[in-house]
Amino acid sequence: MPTKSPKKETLLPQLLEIFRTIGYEAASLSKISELTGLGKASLYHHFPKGKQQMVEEVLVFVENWMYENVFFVLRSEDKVENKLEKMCNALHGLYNGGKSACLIGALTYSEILNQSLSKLKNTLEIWAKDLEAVFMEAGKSKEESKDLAEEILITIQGSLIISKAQNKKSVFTRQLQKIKDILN
Amino acid sequence: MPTKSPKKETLLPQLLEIFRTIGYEAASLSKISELTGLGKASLYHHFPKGKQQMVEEVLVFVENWMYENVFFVLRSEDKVENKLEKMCNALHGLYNGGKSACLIGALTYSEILNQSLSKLKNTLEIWAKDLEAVFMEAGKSKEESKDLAEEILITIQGSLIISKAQNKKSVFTRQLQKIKDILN
DNA sequence: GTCTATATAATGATAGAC
DNA sequence: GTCTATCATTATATAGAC
Repeated sequence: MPTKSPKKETLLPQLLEIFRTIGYEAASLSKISELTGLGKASLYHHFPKGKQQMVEEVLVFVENWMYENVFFVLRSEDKVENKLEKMCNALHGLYNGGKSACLIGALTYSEILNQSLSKLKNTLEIWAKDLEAVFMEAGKSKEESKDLAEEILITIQGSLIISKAQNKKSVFTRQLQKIKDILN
Repeated sequence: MPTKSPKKETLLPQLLEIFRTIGYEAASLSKISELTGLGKASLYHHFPKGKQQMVEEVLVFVENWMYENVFFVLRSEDKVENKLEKMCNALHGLYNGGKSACLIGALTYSEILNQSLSKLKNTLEIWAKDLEAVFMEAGKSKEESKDLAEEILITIQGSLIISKAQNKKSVFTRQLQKIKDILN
């Protein structure tokens, strides 16, 4: 893995916050410039291909975050009861306890989707597979494991939307708690 | 209720389809013009305040649809076991069996949200209340009814997103079936 | 009610100085 | 690596003919 510039290390989380809050199209370069404190030309220095490159690198950033904080945990040698709890705690941080939206959701309702769809699909599928493995490790059947995994992804995405639409963070945190309790 | 012009009757479903597919900001007037077959000036004739008015009228259109096809059913004198099934069948139509997205989701990840948030929140709350009443009618406790209602909204929103992101309509239809089965 | 033509502002993007 | 200045393009929106 190539060493990233220190600037990008701070830039990518900022861009993630922008894209998942107002979406891809509404995030104009002027707005990005204003919110990051960097001039447009500076942004193009870091991302020569413009917005498209920004969102693609943010997707990689999120993908890496998922590997380090979710997939790593789900694949660890930890006790199976702890895995879901640790995943939920990580997600609580990623989504600011339900305050921040999910990039997947933000991009799903966007034109950019077609171009980045394969990476998105891939991350979701890995997540589903890893969750499925956890449930099988816990003694569930293959079918039930697959089902539970899918339901968890649905619940996370759905509760983030309802949470945001109703402006109630508790909707998200309550669902996280339910996920933690599945194996207890 | 004032009589709508016949033109708008065909225009609003088209606009709904556009907004929920590519989102609010990506739906430029040129694109709307192209997809509806109407010139920009004609669009401004029907919606003098432009895109903002379009999305607001689409929201009313969807709200009315929900009253006629979902809230009406949930409040009817029908047998309680049939209500969820009829709701799911209606939603299957609204979302083209998982192919089409949800306007709520599309607008939640958009800048326009702040202005239309109250109407959106309101519709979601009515939906939740009506569902809650159905479950209480079926003999569930107040607490469990509230919980089930919230879970249904979450599942619908979440499965639509996962369905679209993974390009698998079956994800949505499977969740609809589960909702139908709750009271069986 | 629809159109063509146009005004005006904002967009993504680049050149070149520092 | 950042900036100011600027470009072509596209955006929203309007005027006025039919």
